[in-house]
Amino acid sequence: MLRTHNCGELRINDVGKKVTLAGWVDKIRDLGGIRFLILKDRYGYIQVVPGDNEKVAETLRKLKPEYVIRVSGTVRKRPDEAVRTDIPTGQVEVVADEIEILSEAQTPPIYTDRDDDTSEELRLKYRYLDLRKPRMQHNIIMRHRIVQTIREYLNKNGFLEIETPMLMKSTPEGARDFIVPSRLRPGKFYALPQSPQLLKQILMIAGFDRYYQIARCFRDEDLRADRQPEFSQIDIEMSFVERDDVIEMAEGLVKYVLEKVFNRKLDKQFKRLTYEEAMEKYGTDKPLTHFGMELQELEELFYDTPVNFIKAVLEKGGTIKGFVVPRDMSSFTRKRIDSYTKMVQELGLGGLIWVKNVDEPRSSIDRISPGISSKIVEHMKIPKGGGALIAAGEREVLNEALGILRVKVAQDMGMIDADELDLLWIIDFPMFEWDDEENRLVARHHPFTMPHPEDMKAYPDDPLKIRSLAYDLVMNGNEIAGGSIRIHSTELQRWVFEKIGITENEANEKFGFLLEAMRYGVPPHGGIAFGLDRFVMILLKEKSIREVMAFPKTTTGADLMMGAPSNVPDEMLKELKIRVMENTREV
RNA sequence: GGGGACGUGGUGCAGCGGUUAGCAUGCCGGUCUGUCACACCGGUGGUCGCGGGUUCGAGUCCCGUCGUCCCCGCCA
Repeated sequence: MLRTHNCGELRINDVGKKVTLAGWVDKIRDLGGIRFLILKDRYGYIQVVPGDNEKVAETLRKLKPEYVIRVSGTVRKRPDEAVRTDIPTGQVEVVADEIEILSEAQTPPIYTDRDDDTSEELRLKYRYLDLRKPRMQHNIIMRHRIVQTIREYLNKNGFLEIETPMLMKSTPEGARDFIVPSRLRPGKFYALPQSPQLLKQILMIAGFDRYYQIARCFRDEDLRADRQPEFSQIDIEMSFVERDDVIEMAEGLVKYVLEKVFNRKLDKQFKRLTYEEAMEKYGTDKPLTHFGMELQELEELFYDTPVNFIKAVLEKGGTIKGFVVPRDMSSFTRKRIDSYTKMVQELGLGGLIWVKNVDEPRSSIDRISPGISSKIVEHMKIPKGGGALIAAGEREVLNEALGILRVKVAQDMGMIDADELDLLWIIDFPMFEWDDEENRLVARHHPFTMPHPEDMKAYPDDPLKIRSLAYDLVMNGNEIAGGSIRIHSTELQRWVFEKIGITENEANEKFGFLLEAMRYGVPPHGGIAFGLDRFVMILLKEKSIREVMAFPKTTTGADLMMGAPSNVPDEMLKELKIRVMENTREV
């Protein structure tokens, strides 16, 4: 070893020890008669001062930030007036009697000692320097700890970690596949997994009973702050379980991570909302719930309303809903309400009605509908000083628009608590959805999800009414995990394929192996997959999953450090029997 | 596929039609023996992303293009 200690571990009781350290030069503070050198590595920072030694002084003069050096010396207590309490090694320093330069460094093009400045473009190009920043070091280290804690939990609970192939088969449904040409079978392609969904089900059929994998997944879709073309899932599958068993296991995992890594103990069970409740109360299937302000039905107050635009909406089968703004309604100026109005109009609503309960109940429709304000205040239980925002429209549009407005208003009023752990399950998703573009039913979760047995009996001919045994875990307004109980009978599986317009032939061609496997004894099974990057992002309070990934890509899918994607030599294409269409290759 | 923001010394920003493009930081040199974003003094450093247009005159206005970021669509 080139070192006896790392840069973060020396303490007051190490005083007097002879040590050898290695690391990067963080800063040199040259006071003329004395030079302080700050040495860093991933463990921390330690101050080095030269001993009474001309050779050391000479080497020290040559050093610049980011040089990699090795320092031998003695640990000494800092003078009382120079003790620092904000870093763990702040009570000591190393008196160097030897400094060796292991590697020189050019002046870095971006700062490595501070956070939150450089453009992402440069950060990504010089990722190795960006990753030296304290915040990035912290994020990557925490990610490791979170992943290991997850493994620990799953191992304790009898799960087997099993790898599945990256070279898979392209399947219909879902996201666009990344494909990989096959040299040995020219003209044919593998697909990179969007998730190991089918294989984990096959592993259940194979009898492995409890499986997990930190699985890399690939989806060739447009990027977002929380979406990368390749990302990691904590993929879990269990046999002989029912919905609540999977939910409890996953909930246990989240609680375990929060307790072990973040020292936050959650005793209560996570809330559970049905999809329908979520949509009616929050207008979204991934709601933020901790600040309240749920959407309320107001239709009964407006049955004989003289307000024409509301009457018109109700006659067309629409409804009227709103939410309480619990305080500070006097700060809702005309201008502010106008901007909210504009926002909901862009989301498809006609406008916005405001109610204030500041001095006395007042609202924007008082003149047309005298007395309505008091009724609303009473019905919605608007506290003194508060108010409400109300709108009318077609139910789905109304829910969505008010749901977005609700979060915006809460944000503007500072009601969103960044330290809150807002965790809940959404259950009872619809099994199918109508896809206008493709003019057919599609599976809302995926086609291997078990339809709700009650609904199968109750509405065998009305698939849109059928719920599924799917569930999502929502954390601080993000979907962080989703899963379902799977179908374990060939007949039911074929029925689902039929409903979503996959023919017998197609089903056999694309999923034949699963259908065949299902003939050989399938345990009832189900599972869940966590978006690991998102989970870590939220836990570390980051705004983008790029901040918790070592080598993320840009919004156009480029790796700025490697320069991927890139052209490949013609020879390579020839070997693969691939011809690139004209005008598509850049120089 | 669509909408929006940004692009100016190495880095982060200012300049919004008119002399020589400014500030901070970095970098280089100097002074300084307890600093900790050391301080102070001096200096270096920019064809204003690229192309075209408008104008007597463009970093500034217009069009296009490239890049980065955010959002909608898309992401079972």
